[in-house]
Amino acid sequence: MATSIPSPLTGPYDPKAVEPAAQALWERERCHAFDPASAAPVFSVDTPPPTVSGSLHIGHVFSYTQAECIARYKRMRGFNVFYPFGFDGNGLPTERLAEGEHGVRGKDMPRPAFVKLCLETSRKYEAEFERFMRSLGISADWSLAYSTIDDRCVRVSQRGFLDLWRKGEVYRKESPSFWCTQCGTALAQADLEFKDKASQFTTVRFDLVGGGAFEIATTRPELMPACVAVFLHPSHPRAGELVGRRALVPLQGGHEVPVLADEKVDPEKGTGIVMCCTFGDKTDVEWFKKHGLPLRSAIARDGTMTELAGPEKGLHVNKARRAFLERLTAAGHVVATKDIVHPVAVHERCKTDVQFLATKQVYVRLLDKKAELVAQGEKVRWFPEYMGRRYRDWVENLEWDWGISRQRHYGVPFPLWYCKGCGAEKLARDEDLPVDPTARAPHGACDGCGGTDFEPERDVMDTWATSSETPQINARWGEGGTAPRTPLPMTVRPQAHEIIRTWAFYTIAKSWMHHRQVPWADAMISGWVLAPDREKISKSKGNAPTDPRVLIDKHGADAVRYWALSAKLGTDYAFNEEDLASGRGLCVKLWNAGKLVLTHLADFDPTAPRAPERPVDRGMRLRYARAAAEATELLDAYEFGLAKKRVEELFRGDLCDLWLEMAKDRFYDRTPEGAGSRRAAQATAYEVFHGILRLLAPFVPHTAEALYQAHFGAAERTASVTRAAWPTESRPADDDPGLKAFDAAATALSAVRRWRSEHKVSPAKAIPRARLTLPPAAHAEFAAVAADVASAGKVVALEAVCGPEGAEAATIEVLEPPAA
RNA sequence: GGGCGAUUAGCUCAGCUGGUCAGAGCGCCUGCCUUACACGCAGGGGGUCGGAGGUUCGAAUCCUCCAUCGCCCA
Repeated sequence: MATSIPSPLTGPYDPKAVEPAAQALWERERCHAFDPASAAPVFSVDTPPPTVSGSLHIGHVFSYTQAECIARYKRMRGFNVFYPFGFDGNGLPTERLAEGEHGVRGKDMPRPAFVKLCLETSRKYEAEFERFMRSLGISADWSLAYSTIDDRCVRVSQRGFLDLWRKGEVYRKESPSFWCTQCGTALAQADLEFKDKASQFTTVRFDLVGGGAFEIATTRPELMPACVAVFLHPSHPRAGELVGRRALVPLQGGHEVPVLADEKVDPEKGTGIVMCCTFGDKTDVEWFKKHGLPLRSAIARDGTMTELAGPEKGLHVNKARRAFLERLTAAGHVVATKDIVHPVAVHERCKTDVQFLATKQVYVRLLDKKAELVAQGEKVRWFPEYMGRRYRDWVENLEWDWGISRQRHYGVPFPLWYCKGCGAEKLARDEDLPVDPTARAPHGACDGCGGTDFEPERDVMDTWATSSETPQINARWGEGGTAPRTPLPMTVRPQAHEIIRTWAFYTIAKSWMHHRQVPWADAMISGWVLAPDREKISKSKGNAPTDPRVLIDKHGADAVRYWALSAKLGTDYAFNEEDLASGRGLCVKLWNAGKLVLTHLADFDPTAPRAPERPVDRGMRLRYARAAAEATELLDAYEFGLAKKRVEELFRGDLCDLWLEMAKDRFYDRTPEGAGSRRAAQATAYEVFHGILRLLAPFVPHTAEALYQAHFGAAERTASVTRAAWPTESRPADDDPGLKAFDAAATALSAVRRWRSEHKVSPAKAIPRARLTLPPAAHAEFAAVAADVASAGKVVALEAVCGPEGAEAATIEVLEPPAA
């Protein structure tokens, strides 16, 4: 069947016609399919599953295109590319989306109904994402797609949990943990973000039992009902006098707490004496454990004050703070107040202040394996390299095990029940996965007491508990069946830098615990797209660039891709829509050059005996070979931006500006005497243009495909440029005579062009006679290219003399100017 | 306070294993409708490569300090 893909021979460049046709061709030919039967080495991409609750934005285009470019390159290099796509429809973000879209509250609905609603909402957005990614030319194998909430992913996620449980890496514990009062759930360290907030540093007088007083300073007076001790540094001037005595917590009805000494108190801060509440901060948690202090919970799970707070009971923390401060002031306990700005831990999703609450949660042990996890990070090749340090810093600074239980409705359930008789945990069997313990009973009786009455675990897992299993999902770890799968470790993880501490970290940690190996060999870390003012893009600021779907519609997918591929890894870029013009420019140029080349290849038979080539032909071929070799090295190092630049220089600078101009007359020469020269030009054009199309295919695949189809597909018996072999030319020696001749031609031609421009003479008018003065190096080669330069420069009689040693540019003397 | 990154033409950015590296795109100026391309071609102007020291025959490129911005972590 003839393809309907447009050709430059039939009309101008129109991305709206080219791009869908190219995408349809790839589809039809299954160009991006992973081949489970192939013996070729696998190149696998652990693609980031975008969260379906987020809007499609330019950042997606940026990072996905960069990874995709590498996949296309590897495919052409002969790798069996395993390139799945996933969607993250898991957890809290999806709950919020579904709630917002349908005007419901998950907690007011039966769980199954709410889960169904979440699923439907996810599907809708997944379809939209997939459509968009296809329109960008993302060459994923869509038959490998997954969603983090589908049965297969839930199975792998639960299997991962069971594996960690059996390995003793999971524990349940009642313990102070991070808590979001807005979302009503426990959080992990990685879910926190620090924001600078205005606050008041209040100095408060505490009276001592038996007389005397001292002062403490705090930003959280409302926690005073939870005060369980007062600390000062052992070297504090009043340590000898105060330590061991008991203090009266203000306005707490005579509640007494001990005064204790601890090295952790910062003598420089405030009064050098602090109160310890359960819990205000991390130090409180440490002291609580270290000094065996009692637990007094002043804040409830919903962020309101408990009965301990007396008159403030039921007030939300922030209101309670103001109210309590007023009472403190009225009672004469406030000594001083200072306005300060300090970093406050907030929930990264909703920006609510995070509290410490003592709750029972499920944890994965991380703190006991920091050294191993650092070592695993060192086994991964990070691109750019310094991103590995971001990983290491995070691991080394870990202070909490990973709390993976979330008090939410929607997410992957724990495959876990508790025996009502003896309280023992009961795990699901692997063959019963995926399992919702709230919907069914476990298999068999309690292993401890033989009881058959079970309470299901109602919490769900942190979404990262599933996301961190994407290599296992792709490898179909523990799954039977014959579906295509990739070996572990995978080849590359592409992702952005802000989720090194979450996605990359958890994935490395899980892989270590499950398999004692790294999840992937390489990590390519992309930067961010910033708003034009270099500000971080955020919905609240309303500074998001145009919807990428609109950008593709206006500029074409290849132009948008070109922009994304001009970047380098790890670096953030300000987005300016005008920058999309350069990609469009390249595609137009490629299209038009294709028109010229293909027109003159119509009668070319690549299998016919070669005619003797001219030095500029050889020079062109060698410049092509050199650029191809360099681009290959660059792409192997994930330097797509530099590789693209290199190929474009070859195409625009060498092929279009120089060689095609020099070869044009030969193409048009249909005389018998010119036949050999014409055939040589055709052979060069075929080789170089065919090569350039392949070199550009990872960057502007649609345009490259259209041009490939217009001639080379049939000639090379290859269905698509995406399946064509990557040029593997070896790099020529720098002093190859062909390269030197080409350099000489370039030097000479630029002198002619400069003269025309300076004298305002149209390139259409021939110069009857001119003499070039060339640098010695160019002069030495000039004879070999004189005719080509004369042809491109339209100089009828062109002679050259040797200039002085050291000159770099050529000069020209026009002995007989063109007639006016 | 610690770590990392950035600071190069009007704008967005390359170059940074030291010596044709002072570049690209856009914008600007001057020509040119030349039979692939006016979504173009040719030519040109424009930067003491954040600042100060240092290493070196030689530094945008290495070292030190400083300044500003950003990210991560306290």
